[in-house]
Amino acid sequence: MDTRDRLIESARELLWERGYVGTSPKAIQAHSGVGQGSMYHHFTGKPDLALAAINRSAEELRERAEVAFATPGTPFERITAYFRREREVLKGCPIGRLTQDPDVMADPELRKPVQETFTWLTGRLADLLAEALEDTVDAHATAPALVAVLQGGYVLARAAGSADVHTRAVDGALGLLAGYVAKEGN
Amino acid sequence: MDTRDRLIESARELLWERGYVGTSPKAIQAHSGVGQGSMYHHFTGKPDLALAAINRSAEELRERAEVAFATPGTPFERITAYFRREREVLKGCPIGRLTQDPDVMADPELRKPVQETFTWLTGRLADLLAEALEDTVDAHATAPALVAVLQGGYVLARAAGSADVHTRAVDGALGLLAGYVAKEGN
DNA sequence: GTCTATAGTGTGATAGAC
DNA sequence: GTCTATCACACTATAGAC
Repeated sequence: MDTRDRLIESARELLWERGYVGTSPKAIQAHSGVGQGSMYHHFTGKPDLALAAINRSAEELRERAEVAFATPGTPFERITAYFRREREVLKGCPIGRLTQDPDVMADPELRKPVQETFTWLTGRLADLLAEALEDTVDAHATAPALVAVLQGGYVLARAAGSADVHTRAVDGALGLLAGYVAKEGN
Repeated sequence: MDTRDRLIESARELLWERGYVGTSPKAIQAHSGVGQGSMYHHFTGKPDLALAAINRSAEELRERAEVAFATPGTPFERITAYFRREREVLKGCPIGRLTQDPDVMADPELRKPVQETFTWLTGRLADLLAEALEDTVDAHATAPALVAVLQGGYVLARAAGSADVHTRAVDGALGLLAGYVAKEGN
């Protein structure tokens, strides 16, 4: 891993743990072992490095989601696979947490990957739900509800200090969904 | 409103907008019009003032929830009233957002009101759900799922820059719930 | 109770040597 | 590419006068 990469990975880690406002260039340097001058050689400043880090995290989220969605089975089984996938619940969502960062939301460049990630994920899920539910219920409203369960589950888990609530929330959501799943042909 | 109160109200506002890490004592002083010395007379420091602000916000959240829950009607109607209640969606949840603040979660005193608020809300909702659903589905898992929809809805709305997604997520969740509501005796 | 002064540390970046 | 030096400003307080 070269210097540039180490900076991005450290930024990703710290952004995840402490957010944009809570992460200083100095902290990134200390975490990565890269010096001041070196960092400013590779990136114009904190926002530039953060953008690279956010983009990489967004890409990773998408890839991991696609892996779960590619599980063999019915659409409902593929949705379930995604929701039950392993997660670092207590650390929260590396993209979702940025939503609470005033400086990220205020900067269109930093905000864009966050916005696009959720638009993509919600759309992807809506398609699967449309297949799974076959008009028993509105996929266009159900998709954001499900994504919200995941994101809100992180909030509850962090508040409680335990991953259990996230699991329960997912169980609850899938439990509700189950009753609407088209019984045949999937 | 006296000086102490003005400080608490300003801290509440800024904590809501910028979080704990992103809010400086100086900013609170500027926002409230209270001087440096005055602030440190009334509070021992930033954590002390933040605690007062968080406690007040937590109390307010509870009171507002109880107002909605007290709506006349069936348990499902009371739950619906709570979920459809007016919200400053794009500002997010003043308590839920603290969950992403590393310094809040690291301080047991600051964290406690956050934890208790969600424990209370989830429990309250579980009781109403148990009445509304009458064992058609597990209220113990459904309650955190619903709270998560609310919290996650804020995340989606902020990411999208529009309150619509929050509304859709709530619609989706209530739509799923509707099919399980006990049809008589409520 | 409120004010001003002061202080030590951190932030985010620039400059220029190597 | 990487290093050290330096900078102007912000952060979070403390001290002591009024």
